[in-house]
Amino acid sequence: MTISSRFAVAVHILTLLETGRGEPLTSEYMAGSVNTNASVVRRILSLLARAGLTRARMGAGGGTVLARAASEITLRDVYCAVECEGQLFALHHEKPNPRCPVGRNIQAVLERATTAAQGALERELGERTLADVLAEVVAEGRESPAPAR
Amino acid sequence: MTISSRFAVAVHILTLLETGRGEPLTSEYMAGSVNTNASVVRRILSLLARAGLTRARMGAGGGTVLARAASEITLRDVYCAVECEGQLFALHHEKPNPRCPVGRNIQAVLERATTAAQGALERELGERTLADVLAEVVAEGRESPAPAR
DNA sequence: TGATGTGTTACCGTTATAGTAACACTAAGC
DNA sequence: GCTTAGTGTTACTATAACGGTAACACATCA
Repeated sequence: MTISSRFAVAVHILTLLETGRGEPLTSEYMAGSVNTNASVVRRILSLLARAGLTRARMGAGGGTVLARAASEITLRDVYCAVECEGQLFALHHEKPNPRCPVGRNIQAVLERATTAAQGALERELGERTLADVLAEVVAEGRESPAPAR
Repeated sequence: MTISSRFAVAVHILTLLETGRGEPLTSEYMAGSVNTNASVVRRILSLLARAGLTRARMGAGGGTVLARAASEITLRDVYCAVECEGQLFALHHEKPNPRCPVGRNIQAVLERATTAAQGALERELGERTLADVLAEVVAEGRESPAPAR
């Protein structure tokens, strides 16, 4: 299976906030860029706020801003904020047969292996910050500019 | 979301085959250790065979054997065999707004980042072979032996 | 020829997800 | 104070993936 698109949307949202340079952006506006519903954006913003990555101001003129500098937020932070479950790999649905030597011990071994793999993934995500992402977005924009209209 | 338990079951199955030392094991037998239905095992065996990791002999007295030495099969091979879709991370469901500078370019940037992360995960899985897994299972068994009955 | 076992298909219930709408609550500005 | 513009949260729906289950055609051995 795949990691939900929440991660992609979260990075998208945070990048937008970064371009906002401190002015709060509304979920409605961001939904326009992500091309989805404002509620979906707010649902993800709720996770990001809970993780301390964003801060919202309620009421008229309100919106959301980054809670820390973009260079201090890694993609790992984002990943952990929106894919909360902790374990990337599922083990067996039913406990394996304890009377089989393999069944009795395989899960402990699998747990070590999958934890290591997940750690490698998170380490890699930790190498990239939101600032890097925005820089790449800008660079990408220079190579393939807006379509003429 | 999480990676399906197919991976865990596949590693379990292959470890069983490894202990079989060349004699074919039946899906019924393996299902007993995994604690699931024989059809589930056969479904996964089908993926493993397609990836060239196992070979089956049909008919009475048949069953499945490893197609190569356990030391020549890494967890990455297993992962790629059963999680075929290729892309671990989902991107946006709907294409982002092309009239937004971020929306227009974020997917290319995300694709690079997620591909790197998935690569790190697969690299880590590639460090461990089925032979390692069996060795760890055996070692684990020495530390927590079978429950007295 | 019968027994055993694979490979595949179909179906079902469960779960996660994303989209959508609704509503209580909050804050700003006139 | 009232209105307007937002957030935060909940509920509902449709869709898709998954695992469990059963069934059946086909292959092979004795």
